[in-house]
Amino acid sequence: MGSNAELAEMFARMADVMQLVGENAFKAIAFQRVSRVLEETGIDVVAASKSGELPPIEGIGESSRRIIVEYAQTGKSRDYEQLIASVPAGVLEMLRIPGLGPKTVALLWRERGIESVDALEQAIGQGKLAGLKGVGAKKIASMLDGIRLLKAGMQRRGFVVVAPLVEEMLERLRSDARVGQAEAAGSFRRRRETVGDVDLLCWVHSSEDAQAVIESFCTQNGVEKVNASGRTKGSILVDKGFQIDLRIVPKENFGAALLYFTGSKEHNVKLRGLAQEQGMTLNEWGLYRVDQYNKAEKKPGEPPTIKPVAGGDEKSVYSALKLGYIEPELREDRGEIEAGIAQRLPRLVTREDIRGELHCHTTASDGRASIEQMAEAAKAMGYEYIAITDHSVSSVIANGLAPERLKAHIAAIRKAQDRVKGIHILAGSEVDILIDGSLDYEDALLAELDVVIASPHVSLKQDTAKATDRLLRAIESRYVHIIGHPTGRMINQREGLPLDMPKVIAAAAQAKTALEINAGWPRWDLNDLNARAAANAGVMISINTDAHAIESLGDIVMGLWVARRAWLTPTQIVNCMTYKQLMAWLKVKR
DNA sequence: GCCGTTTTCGGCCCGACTGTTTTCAGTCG
Repeated sequence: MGSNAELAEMFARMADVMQLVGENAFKAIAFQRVSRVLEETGIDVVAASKSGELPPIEGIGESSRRIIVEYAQTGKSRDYEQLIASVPAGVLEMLRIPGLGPKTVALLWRERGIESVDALEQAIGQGKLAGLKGVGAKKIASMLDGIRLLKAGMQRRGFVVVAPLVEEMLERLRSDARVGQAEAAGSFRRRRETVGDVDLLCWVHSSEDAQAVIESFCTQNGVEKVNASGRTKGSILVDKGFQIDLRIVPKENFGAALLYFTGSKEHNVKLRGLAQEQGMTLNEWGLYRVDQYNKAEKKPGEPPTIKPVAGGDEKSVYSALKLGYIEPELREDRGEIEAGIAQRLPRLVTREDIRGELHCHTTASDGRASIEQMAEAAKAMGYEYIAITDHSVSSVIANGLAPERLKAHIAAIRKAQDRVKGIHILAGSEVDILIDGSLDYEDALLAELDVVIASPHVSLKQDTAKATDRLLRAIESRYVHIIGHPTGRMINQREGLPLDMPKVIAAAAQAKTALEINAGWPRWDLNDLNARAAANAGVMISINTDAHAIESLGDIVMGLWVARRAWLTPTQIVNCMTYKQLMAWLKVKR
C-alpha cells in the first residue's frame, strides 16, 4: 500500500521528534511543510515514485524526495525509523497537550523521565515536578487543564455545528455600544469544513474601551476557562472546551488585523515573506516600510507610531503588495499568492452565477414538498431550471421508486411543468450505484430521464480497489450525467468510500461525466481539494443541494463555499449553464 | 531541510500573552 496520507503522517512525526531533540527548528518546519504539501498535492507521490516519474514539487527538496522514493520502493524509511526510535511514542503524544510545547515536554522527559501523558498526570499528583526550572504552580495547573482537554477529545468541530455559537457571540459584541464593528475571522471565515477554534475581531470607538470589552467577553455567560485576557486580546473556552479568541484593534488597523486573523497561518507567512522582498514588513497592525519601522517604538497592544503603507482594509494591503484581492476561501497557501503575483487569480463562482438546481427530492420518495412546491421555490430563487431527482428502488428506507412508479413520476413532472411557468422542470433520478457498480434501473428506463445522478448510498466500507471500480462503472455508463456525493463521507461521522481519487477523476474526464459537490451538511462531498483536482482535469462540477425540503434549496451557499475553496469559476460548473447550454450538455454522452 | 530577477550560503514572519522572571523563554496563531 502506501499513500500520500501515510507519508504526510511520517513527515509530521519526524518534525515532532526534531523539535523534541532540539534539532534546528527550521528543519522541523521544513518537514512540517513537506507533510502539508503531501496532504494537499493531487499527485500520487508513491505511484509516481514507483514509475520514476515524481515531478519536482515545491517545498519537497532532495532529502525529502529520497525518503519518499525509499518508502515507495521498500514500504519503509530508515531515516524515519531511526528518528522515531530516538523518542518514546508517549513523549510524542505529550506534544498534543494544549499549552505544552516541545521545550517543556523535552524538559519533563529528560529531567524527570516522564514518558507519557498518564505518567505526567501521575507525576504532577505526586509532586514530582517541584524544582524544575521555569515550572511553577500555574504552569502545572495549566498542564492539568491541558491533559483534561486532550482526554475530552478535542476534535475540530463541524462548520455548521459551531456556526450558531459564532453568530451568538457576534450578536453579543455588535449589541455592545462600545463596539463599532465585529467580524468572525479564522478558518470560519475561510469556510473550512471543520473549525478548531473561532477567531473574532472588532474595533471599538474609543481605545480606552478595549480592555473593558475584552473583560466582558471573558466574563460572559458560559465561559469555562479564560486562557488569556490582555488589553487587546482575549481567549476563552466555552461549550465543553471550545476555544474562542477575540482581538480588538483600532479602526484604522482593522483590515490588516482581519487579514492576519483570517489566516491561514501559511498564507500569512508567505505574505510576510513577500512583503519583506519588497522592503516592507507586514503584521497585524498594517503594512509598513521596513526602513521606517523601528521596533523600539512599538509598544505591545498599541499600533506602531509610523504611518502604514496600507492596513485600513484588506484590499489595500494586497494591492500594496502588487496582488489582486485574494478571497478568504483561497487563503490556504495553495498557490493563491503565486496566482496573485501573476495576476491570474480565478474569478470565483458566486450565488448570482447559479442558474438552477439539479438534485432534489419530493414527497414521491423521502422529500417533504411536492414537485410544484419545489419548482416554485426554485423559481423564487431566480433559477431557470430544476431537476426533480427522487431515489431509486433500492433505497428502500428513502421510499425509492420502483420502475413503474418512476414512469408515473416522470409523467407527474411533465404535468407539473404545465402548471408551473417561468422555470424548466426536468425529470431526473438519483439512481443508486449498487455494490458492484451496476445501476438501480435498466438503461431503457434511464434513457427516458432528462437528468441522471448516480450516487453510492450503502456499503461505504469497501476497500479502495472495489470502491473505485464500483464508481468507474457508473461513471462510464452513457446514461449517467453526474456522480452524486462521490465518496459518501459525512464530516466527523463517517469516512466514506476510500476512493482512488486520481483514477476516478481521470475516468470522469474521459467519460465526460460530471462530479457533484453536494452542498448538504454534513456531506460537502466532493471536498474542496478533490473538486479542485477534478476541475483541473477538465471534469465538470455540479453544485447540488440534495434538498429534501424547500428551505434546503438555500444550502446552495454552502456548496458555493466548497466550490470557491476549490478555485472554481462559473465555466467549470454545470448549473451555471443557461438552460439551453444545459440541454446541449445533457445530450453529449447519449 | 528548503530555497534563490540582488543569494548554491545564509537566511528562514511577527507580535501578544503568560509565567517565572528581573530581562526573557515558551507557546500560540
